[in-house]
Amino acid sequence: MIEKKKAAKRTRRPLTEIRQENIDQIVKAAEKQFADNGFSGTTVSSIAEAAGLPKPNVLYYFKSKEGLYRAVLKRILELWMEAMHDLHAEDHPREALRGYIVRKLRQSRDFPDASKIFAAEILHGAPYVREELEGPLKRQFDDTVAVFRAWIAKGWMDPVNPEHLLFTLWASTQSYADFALQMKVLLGREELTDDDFDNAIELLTRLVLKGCGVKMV
Amino acid sequence: MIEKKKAAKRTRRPLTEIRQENIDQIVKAAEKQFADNGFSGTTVSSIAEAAGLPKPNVLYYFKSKEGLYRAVLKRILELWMEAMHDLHAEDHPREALRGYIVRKLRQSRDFPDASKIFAAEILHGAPYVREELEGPLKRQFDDTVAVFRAWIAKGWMDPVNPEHLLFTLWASTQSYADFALQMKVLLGREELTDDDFDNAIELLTRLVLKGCGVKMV
DNA sequence: TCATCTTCTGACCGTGCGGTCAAAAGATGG
DNA sequence: CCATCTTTTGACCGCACGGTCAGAAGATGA
Repeated sequence: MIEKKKAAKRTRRPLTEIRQENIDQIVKAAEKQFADNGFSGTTVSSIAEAAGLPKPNVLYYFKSKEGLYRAVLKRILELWMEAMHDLHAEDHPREALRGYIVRKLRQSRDFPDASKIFAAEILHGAPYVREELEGPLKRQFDDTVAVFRAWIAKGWMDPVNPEHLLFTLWASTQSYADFALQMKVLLGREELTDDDFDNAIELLTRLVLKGCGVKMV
Repeated sequence: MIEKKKAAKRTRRPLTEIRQENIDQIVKAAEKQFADNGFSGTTVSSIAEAAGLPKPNVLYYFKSKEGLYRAVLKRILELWMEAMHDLHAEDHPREALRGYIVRKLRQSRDFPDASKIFAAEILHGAPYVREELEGPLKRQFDDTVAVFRAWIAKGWMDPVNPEHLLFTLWASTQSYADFALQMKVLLGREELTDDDFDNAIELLTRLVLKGCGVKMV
């Protein structure tokens, strides 16, 4: 890894490329470190080491540890809200809800660090994302709740509490990232398998669709 | 608060009582601090201050910050496993599952700090509770899964995946502690109300019972 | 009352942290 | 090639943290 870096440095590279690559490396390393050790438990040195750079170089691109954390959080929030799109009142909940569960679970599997950082942030009082919660995320939330209400009005699902339904969807899907370690230990696995995720999809869609009185066909 | 402590010190009190009270104060303060700021984000001084004692006094009762954290974790794990009792194969899932959901939600409401500390611990790789996960908790887990299997065998519920059902129960109930802040913001509340918890009970029991094909009567 | 416990506390210490700086090394554009 | 950018780096700083210690204060039991 170090050799690769050294080699890369020997060849002439344009500044823009260097900058982009370094920033990417740093953010990637930071995401891992923050997910594993939390904000306070992470040191700038450890991020620098994981990124293959000296510490002052990291501080050169991001003025402070907090600045770097905020940058990481921003990326995560965008990712987080993406999955909530594509729930529309015109679609039938039978396919829409299943699709939502699949996407959310895939996110938990593919980007567990993002989920963990977000969870820890909320857990500890959301000191850095309060505004985003109250602004964009609340709008997304209200919109999605409205879609559920529309489905209920159309008789496509039973009159369940839409807010808590969404909370439950989030909690049960995100836990496959946040609590993956616990699941692995209790299932006696080294890693969660594709089968585990398929089982999760099946169980969750079943609970939600049957539980909300949506015909499963 | 300080005045109260001073006054208490003036009156003669037996050592055993002093010891017990101080330890209780410290553990209580530590639980709050660890839940709010995580292990690394918590300082011994802040715990001491919250407990109304000088820092060395805290270290006098608990040799180290880690020792104090372990003591707090131990209490939490016991609490955590308590709620899993009282699921028996002879009981009908209709009442048993509802009772379980109610207990778990009550725990999230009454002891949110415990839940948060546990969640953060798992999130960050369970460095201090790995053994407990692999030992006592896994046994509890296997027993509970066996109860679900027994219910399925008796035809009292559909053949759903019992492991993932339990994961979902945990995730959705615990999130009312771990993500309470997010819920408050999105619901536009200052605090979660009794009604909110009633709605959660209703929705969760509905999803689980209907979803698993248990007659709700 | 007195000897001997336990509890309490101010002062202190070493370490590791986030962050700075100045100067070297490299890239750029004419 | 050269003047002027940006990037890289070792050395350094102040500070807050976890933890120690010696001795004061208080409790105990005979």
